[in-house]
Amino acid sequence: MRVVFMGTGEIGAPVFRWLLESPDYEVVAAVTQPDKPVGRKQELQASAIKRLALAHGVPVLQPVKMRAPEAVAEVVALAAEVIVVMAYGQILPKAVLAAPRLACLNLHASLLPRWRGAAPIQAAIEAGDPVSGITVMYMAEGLDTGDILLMKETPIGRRETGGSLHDRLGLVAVEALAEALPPLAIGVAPRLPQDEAQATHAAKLSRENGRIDWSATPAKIDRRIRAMNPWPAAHTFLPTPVGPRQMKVFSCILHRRESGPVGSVLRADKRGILVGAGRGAVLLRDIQLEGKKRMMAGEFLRGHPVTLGTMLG
RNA sequence: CGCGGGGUGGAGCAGCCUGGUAGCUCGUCAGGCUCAUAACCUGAAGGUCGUAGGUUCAAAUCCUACCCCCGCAA
Repeated sequence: MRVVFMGTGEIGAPVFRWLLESPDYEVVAAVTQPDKPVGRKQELQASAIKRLALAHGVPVLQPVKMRAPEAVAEVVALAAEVIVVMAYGQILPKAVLAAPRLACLNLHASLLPRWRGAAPIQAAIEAGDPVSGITVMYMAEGLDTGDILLMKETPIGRRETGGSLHDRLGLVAVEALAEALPPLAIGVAPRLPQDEAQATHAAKLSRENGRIDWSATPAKIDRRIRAMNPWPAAHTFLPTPVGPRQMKVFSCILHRRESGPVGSVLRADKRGILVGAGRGAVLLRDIQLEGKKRMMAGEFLRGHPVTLGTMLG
């Protein structure tokens, strides 16, 4: 089966690798976002997908705008039977959706119609969902509104982080696609419309999404910290002699039975930094002050004493 | 040339501006206290102060170049 894979994000790598190595599928091309300047040195870096494609000798297309007629023409010329899209990062024009003989499938990291949009993984953790998963859908013009072919679930653990769920969903996506393609090939794949009434939206993350609201409950703060770990990372501000400095928080422990003024440091020792929250407190464990390395709070305190009563925020 | 912070015994930091015997909080090792301990007391080991030059009687500290780490922004 002739397959074109379209993707940019790391999460699509396992699926792409599986397609490349599977004898049943012939990956005729990979479409990914143009190389972008990355890091402090602004060096151009190819996406994980592009690197994989090159390593397997698969042609790579990197249109700046998928909507451009030339870009569309190139994709159509590939004469794919199936286009598989995962974390590509561009809206596909109708002509591309209609290009493959069988279907243009999208793998989305949530159980649709819940968490349509750019940041479904973080949204599911922050909302406290007990389960997440991968949805394989027939792409439509709307944002993640296409009919569903199948879904593959995975539970969200008590200590789940955005990073751990991201990595696991990348693997679940392989199983999902492996189950979805055979029936599609012989024309017996299911096709269920989404229930619009149940749809929720997970907007693209901004830095402000990671700001810790100390008046929230410990459970809610913990969910935000886990959801944003490792990126964009939950953060707060620590007053220092040279002004407030941003402090990222990667993990914490709930202390529901202790409490104190919201946002104030109740205790600071080798176990961590205990901060008052709404109806309880949280013990900050894995932290990183702006400009410094990430470290355990106990270690951090040796070189950066924090006096009791310090107000974070 | 995108902006900024930093590299000091095993860890995290101070000292640098105002050159002159390298300090703090931990960890490690030895001993003590204790029913016991991640607690406490006593003592010890451990550092070419990122690298290479330069200025100076003297450089962690001043100057120059380079390497590496981190935050922001993308």
